[in-house]
Amino acid sequence: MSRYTASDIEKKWQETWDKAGVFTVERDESRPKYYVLEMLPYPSGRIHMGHVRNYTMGDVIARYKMARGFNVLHPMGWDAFGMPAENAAMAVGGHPKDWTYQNIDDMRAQMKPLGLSIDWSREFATCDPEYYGQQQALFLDMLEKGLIYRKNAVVNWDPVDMTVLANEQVIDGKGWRSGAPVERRELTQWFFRISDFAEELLDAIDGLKDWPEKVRLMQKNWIGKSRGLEMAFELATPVNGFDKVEVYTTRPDTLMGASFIGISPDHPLARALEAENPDLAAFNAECRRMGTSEADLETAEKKGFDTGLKARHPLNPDWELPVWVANFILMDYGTGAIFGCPAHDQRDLDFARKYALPVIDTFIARENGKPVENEAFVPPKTEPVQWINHFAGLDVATGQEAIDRTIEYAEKHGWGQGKTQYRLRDWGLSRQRYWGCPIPVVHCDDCGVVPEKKENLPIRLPDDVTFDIPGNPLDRHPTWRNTTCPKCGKPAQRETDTMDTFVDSSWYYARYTAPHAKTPTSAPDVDYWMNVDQYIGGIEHAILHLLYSRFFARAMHLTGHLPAKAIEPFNALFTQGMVTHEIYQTRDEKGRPVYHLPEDVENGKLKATGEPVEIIPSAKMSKSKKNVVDPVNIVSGFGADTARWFVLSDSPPERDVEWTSSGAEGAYKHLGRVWRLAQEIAKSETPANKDDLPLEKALHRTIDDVTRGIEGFAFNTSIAKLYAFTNTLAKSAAGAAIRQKAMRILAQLMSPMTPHLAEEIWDLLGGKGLVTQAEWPVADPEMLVEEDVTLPIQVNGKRRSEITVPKDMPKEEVEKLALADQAVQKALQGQAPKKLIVVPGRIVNVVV
RNA sequence: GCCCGCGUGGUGGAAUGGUAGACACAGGGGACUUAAAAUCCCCAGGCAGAAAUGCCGUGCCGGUUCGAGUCCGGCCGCGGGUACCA
Repeated sequence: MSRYTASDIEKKWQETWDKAGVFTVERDESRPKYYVLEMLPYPSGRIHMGHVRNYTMGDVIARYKMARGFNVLHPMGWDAFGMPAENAAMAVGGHPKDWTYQNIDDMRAQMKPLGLSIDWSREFATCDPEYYGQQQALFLDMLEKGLIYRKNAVVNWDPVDMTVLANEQVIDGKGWRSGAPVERRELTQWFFRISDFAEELLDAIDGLKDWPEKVRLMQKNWIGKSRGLEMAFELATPVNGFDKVEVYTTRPDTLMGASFIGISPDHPLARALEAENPDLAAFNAECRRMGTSEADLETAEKKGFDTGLKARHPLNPDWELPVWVANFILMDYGTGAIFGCPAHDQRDLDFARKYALPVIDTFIARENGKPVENEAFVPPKTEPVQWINHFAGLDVATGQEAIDRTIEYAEKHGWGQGKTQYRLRDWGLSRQRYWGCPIPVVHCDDCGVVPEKKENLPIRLPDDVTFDIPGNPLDRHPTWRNTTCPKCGKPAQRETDTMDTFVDSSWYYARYTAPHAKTPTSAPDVDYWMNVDQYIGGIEHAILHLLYSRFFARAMHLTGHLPAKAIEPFNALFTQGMVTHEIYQTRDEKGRPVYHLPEDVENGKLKATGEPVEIIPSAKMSKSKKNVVDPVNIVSGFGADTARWFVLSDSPPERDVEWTSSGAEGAYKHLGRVWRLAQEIAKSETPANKDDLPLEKALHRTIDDVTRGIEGFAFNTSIAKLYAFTNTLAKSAAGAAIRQKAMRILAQLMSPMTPHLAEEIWDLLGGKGLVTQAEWPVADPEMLVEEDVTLPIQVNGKRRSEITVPKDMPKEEVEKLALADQAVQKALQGQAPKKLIVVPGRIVNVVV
């Protein structure tokens, strides 16, 4: 009997697949297609367990659909632009390009042994000029269509390094390298008009039936449609040409509870007042000395500055409200100004208590309603409340009714206008960095901003750049910027901003359908292959990447690069959970954290020095925190099938998993057992006998269960059923013929998960051709029928006994049998039951 | 802060509102072996009990229901996102 040696088996079958070209696909109008896509990886240099999990899941689907007769497209590529390559260049020298392509080579080499059913002929990296050149063409088409424009926007500015920082590079309000407090700085940047599509992107969510409900909800909330009131508060005394403050509110019903006007430090009025008021200028400057991220702004201590200005309440000219500058008001949302209603907004209440501003109740709870003290009263908008102060004469009404009435009232009396507002902002795509797709425009002194000519694409990144000083090397490159104006031919300068890497990943799925086309897409190929039938990726992309892709598909349709059917590019989405791991850290002499790889830590101490490490609870595996486990060790030690089997069996795919190294060995043992069983069964000569039928029934039950599991992304339960059937088959004394059939089908059912071992067993048992290309087995419905069922009997909802009855026994007879049961008799003590519930085929409950 | 999830034995987890803990991992016991490894068999939520069995038990508190891990309300803890990490 030969031992299970994964390395031999796996190499052999991978070569066989390659030679036969089984995963290389062509457009074939005569066959139905199926497009499986996993979110493309960032080439960090090493694959991690999250990758293995992601690609194995996709591979199971791809192989299963292949067995179901589909022409399956299953491509792979690299999301290759981005900050880490520049950081590496800064930290250890070298060029981002070399670092990136080396990482791609390394990762591909680690990925190939997994035996994924990928069509590698379609591979590309987003940093290939052939790819980003086509992206530049898309940019020009979208610019022409008015989908892209320029405006000012704020960035994080490191005043010491003189460079723009990403939010991730701002730690506690300071630049990560210089340690200097960051500032906000305004730059002119390029934007996609995604907010013009807010309503459509929102409506279309309802059509995404095969997306997880949580993702649809998150996207809805992100788009954030709200109906509110736009209105103005007149200033009691006009100042610097300002005679009013425009305010947008979603709770106009609380207008009688207004106690102050709050404006953003970036509000034009706040800026205008700075000139005469050095204290205010200092306050605003302090507010601006802070990162731009929403989380930072929202969690920062709420601070305000009284401008001394007064604004008149629109319903009572004698009622004057103080105008404050407040650090928690975003210039980006609404008008950058609010009225504060402390009684019905916790943040406003905290602010009011801090600065001794009035708190005015406008409504109270209908039962035991009390004035607000230190907790704002914010009931759901659908809950009726008792109004104590409403100009439109409301008594009892829900918040929503009051909002509607208020808007109506304001419009009728001409002091306000109902307005639908979205939280979604336009997508800023400019990045002040080198390692990204150059924005193909030219700045000309005479003609202004001029799009590059398409025949000049791709606008390539120059190779001769250095990263010894911070900032964008394109800005300081001696020659690259110099060009001629595409319009007038005079000397001009290239745009040095590059594109957000989210642009790269917003259309790669379309490019896979024709990766070498001379245009961004080719019509027959996108028509045939689009949409992606099953998209699989991390839940961390639930909003940005998926929303941008949905927008981009629409923009590509409007510019003629995608058919109308592809404006929602992903038919079905599955979001896998993350693989997490504890984080190990020590601190350097300055107290800054230093992270360590799990493989360098043993029993809470560094293997090398014995220094104890601080253990931080599990978080998403990330290179920067070094809490990554290398799957290569598992693959080289136990084989790809073991790694694949284990990663699928370990937990439900949508759930986060905390990685522990135990378990892989158990998977390996099991596969060895299956292999031994196959060999034993191959040699069996047992004649047919009475055990044949039970085995065959179990086989069909397993086909059904496993197939359902795969269809429903419940790979872990599919695998549990495969374990159970392996046990059944091993113990069965049935004849050789049926056991061999069962073994062959078991191999087939395992083949999406452990394709190499499955081929080996299939081959051993005389299966025709490759199991990879064999037709998926179908359960015989007659074999699934059970004659008897076991019903638990409950007394008052607690299980006390059980009875086994024929499946179709009438309810009355089941009742009789149940009442006759000893445990039931004992509980009844001669009394009649109060109630008797029989759920056919399920349960009996006796209420006494 | 806000939006979205998740929470079940020692561990990973299973369970269309219907027998909580399937299937595994780790563990314990046994068989085989000179011995070990490998393999095979058995046990295993907690408490009490020799056992039969009883009570408790799905983060916490409350509710709906004949029946709740599952539905509803409120908390606690953890994770993801928060627009320049990808």
